[in-house]
Amino acid sequence: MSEYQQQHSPTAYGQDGDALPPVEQHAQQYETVRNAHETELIEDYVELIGDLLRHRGEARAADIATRMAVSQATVSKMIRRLNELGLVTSKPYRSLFLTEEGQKMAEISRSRHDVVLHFLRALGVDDSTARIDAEGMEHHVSDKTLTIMQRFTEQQRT
Amino acid sequence: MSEYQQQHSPTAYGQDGDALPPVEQHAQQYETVRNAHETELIEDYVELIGDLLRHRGEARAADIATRMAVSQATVSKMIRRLNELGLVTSKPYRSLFLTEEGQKMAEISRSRHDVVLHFLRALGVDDSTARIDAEGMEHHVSDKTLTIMQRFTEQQRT
DNA sequence: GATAATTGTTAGCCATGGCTAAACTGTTTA
DNA sequence: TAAACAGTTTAGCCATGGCTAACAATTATC
Repeated sequence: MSEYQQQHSPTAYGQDGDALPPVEQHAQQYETVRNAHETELIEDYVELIGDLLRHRGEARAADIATRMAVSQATVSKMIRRLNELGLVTSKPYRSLFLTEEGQKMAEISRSRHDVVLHFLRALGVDDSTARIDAEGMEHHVSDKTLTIMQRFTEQQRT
Repeated sequence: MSEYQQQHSPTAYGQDGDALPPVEQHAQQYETVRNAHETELIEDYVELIGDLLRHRGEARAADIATRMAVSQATVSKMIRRLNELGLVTSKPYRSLFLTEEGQKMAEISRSRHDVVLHFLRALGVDDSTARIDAEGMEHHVSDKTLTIMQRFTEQQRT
């Protein structure tokens, strides 16, 4: 280990934005992000399927491919995974549907997405930028922060 | 194409948070996120190397492995990539250094990271949550939004 | 200076998430 | 009803980013 011993000076920490976080905390930050990445795509698919079902009544692989700007083959493969994960049910050549669990996930993702999106708009970000940023950010915002964002948005509204 | 024709009603859009975005816009959101993911890890490594150099005077592969909670083998492989990309220079068993370009990237990442982190704190998020969220969010916040965040943080400070 | 401990590299494995091309199914239409 | 077309699936490729295990080099310690 070539790093110096961490100094345990709790006061210095948090006031000096420049200091490196303690090793364990730093490691946890990166781990959290890596974990988020694993579920991120899954959630995006499930969320989109939920949205399509809600707005269109059906969710076809072709639509998902178009909306995600991805090949149909990729979608097909992904659907198999979602199936194995018990998130969607699919009969070949038919619309997809969400399982109980899939619906729950879609609901959570959607609401998280909405909170972030509305927050960004309340903050003064233009709609199209807010949409893009929200799509990327939503999976990395903790529940704590979400709550704060929601509060902020509501205050702004009054 | 099984989706209905998109209605072109600009007014409805942006008021109804429930509507699906137009196909092209929706596709662009996902594309932007995918692109961000490609550079994300690279930036994280470069940023961390920069931070280690600044705070410790040297950046060893072992430190990176510890701080990222990743195996040394993974770091070694990654460093080879960073080398090929012209972002770092490395002699075996010696500290890493950033190239011009690497320094530029580190600087940008760091400042983006700081803006997000300070913003979250200004918003009322506790330090440790803010750190975790910032790490995930930083790569998905557009310049426009960054500017707004920065302004917000400054206002809060007065 | 020999040996132990640390650090770094390499080889080779795996899962993920893209892709294209080709095959297959289902629907529409001539 | 047969052909054409749209939609879906499968096969097989690639890059990325993890991992472990084995080995190599450097540094520290006795």
